[in-house]
Amino acid sequence: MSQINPNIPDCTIFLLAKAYQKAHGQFKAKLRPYNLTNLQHLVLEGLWLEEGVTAADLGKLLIMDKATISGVLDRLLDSEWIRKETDPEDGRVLRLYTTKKAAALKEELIALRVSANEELLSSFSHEEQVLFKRLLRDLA
Amino acid sequence: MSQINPNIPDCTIFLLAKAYQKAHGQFKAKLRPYNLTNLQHLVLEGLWLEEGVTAADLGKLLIMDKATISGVLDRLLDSEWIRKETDPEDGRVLRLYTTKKAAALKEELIALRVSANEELLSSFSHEEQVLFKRLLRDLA
DNA sequence: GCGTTATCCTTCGTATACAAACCAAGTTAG
DNA sequence: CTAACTTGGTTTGTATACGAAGGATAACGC
Repeated sequence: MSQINPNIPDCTIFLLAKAYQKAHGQFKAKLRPYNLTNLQHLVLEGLWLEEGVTAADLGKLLIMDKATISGVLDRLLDSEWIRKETDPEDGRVLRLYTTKKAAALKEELIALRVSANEELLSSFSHEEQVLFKRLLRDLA
Repeated sequence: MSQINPNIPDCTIFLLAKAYQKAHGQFKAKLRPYNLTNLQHLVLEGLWLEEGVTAADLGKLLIMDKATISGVLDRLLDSEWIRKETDPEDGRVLRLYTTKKAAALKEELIALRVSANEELLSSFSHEEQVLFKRLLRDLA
C-alpha cells in the first residue's frame, strides 16, 4: 500500500478511504481460499449472531443498503452458504439461515477475522488500538 | 447512518468500513451539485498539485488502481474537467491537465473538501482530531 | 371491503475497486 | 539487431455501493 504522499492535503476523508482500502484488501486476501468476499463473510457473521433474521434487519445490523444486500444474499445462496425462507406470517419477509457448509467453517472463519484485525493493528500499541476503535465508533 | 449495534463484534475492519462509508457519503452529497464524484474530485485535487502529471504517477499519488483511474479519467474527460495529452517523448505516457472549467471552480471545490472534513470531525475535540489523523496515517 | 399507505425486497443504472488479460511502446541483453 | 522483458494504459469480468423505480404483500381507515 506504500506510504501516503505528504503533498496530499491533510484530508481525513482521503486517509480514511486509504485505511479502509488497506484493511479491506488484507482481509480479502485471507478470504480468497474460501471463495468468500468481505461482505459475504460479514453477512455470515451477522447470521451466526442471529439465525432467522430478516433481510431488512440484517441490513440494519450491518449498515448495508438493501439494494446491496440483495445481491450479496443471492451469491451466498448460489454458493450454498445460506438458506432463504419466506416468513409464513408475512409473505414479504425473507428469513435467513446458514447452512451446514457454513457451520463446518464457522470457528475457522471467525478466527480468520480476529487475526485479520490483529494484523491490521499490529503496528499500534495496545492503548492506540483501544483509542483508535473508540474514535471510529464515535465517528459513526 | 445510525449507530453501530453493540452485538457486532469488536471488529476494526467493520468500524473502518462504516466510518469510510459515512465520510464518503457526506462528501458525495456535497459534490452532487457539481456532477462530480468523490474520486473525480480527488483526481482534480491531484492535478492541481501537479499539472501535467502522468496517469501512472497520479495513480501512485492517490493510491488508485490503474484500472480504476482509467475509468475516472474517461469520465472527467467527457465532462471536460481535464485534458489528456500523449507525451511526445514516450508514446505510452499520458499527461493530464485541468481545463478552464476546472480552474473556475478550483477555490470553491477545495473549500468544499475542507468543510466536508470539518463536518466529519466536528464531534471530536481538537486533540482527538489530530490523534485520529495520526493513527490513520500510521495505519497506511 | 376496498382503496390508500407503508413495508420488504428486487431490479436498474452509474460509479467505484481490482485481478487478469491484453496491446502498444520502450529498454535491454546477448 | 532481435528476442525477451518491462512499463503505461485499456478492457473485461466480478463484486460492492446506493439512488430510484417497481412489484408483491400487509395494514389501515372509513
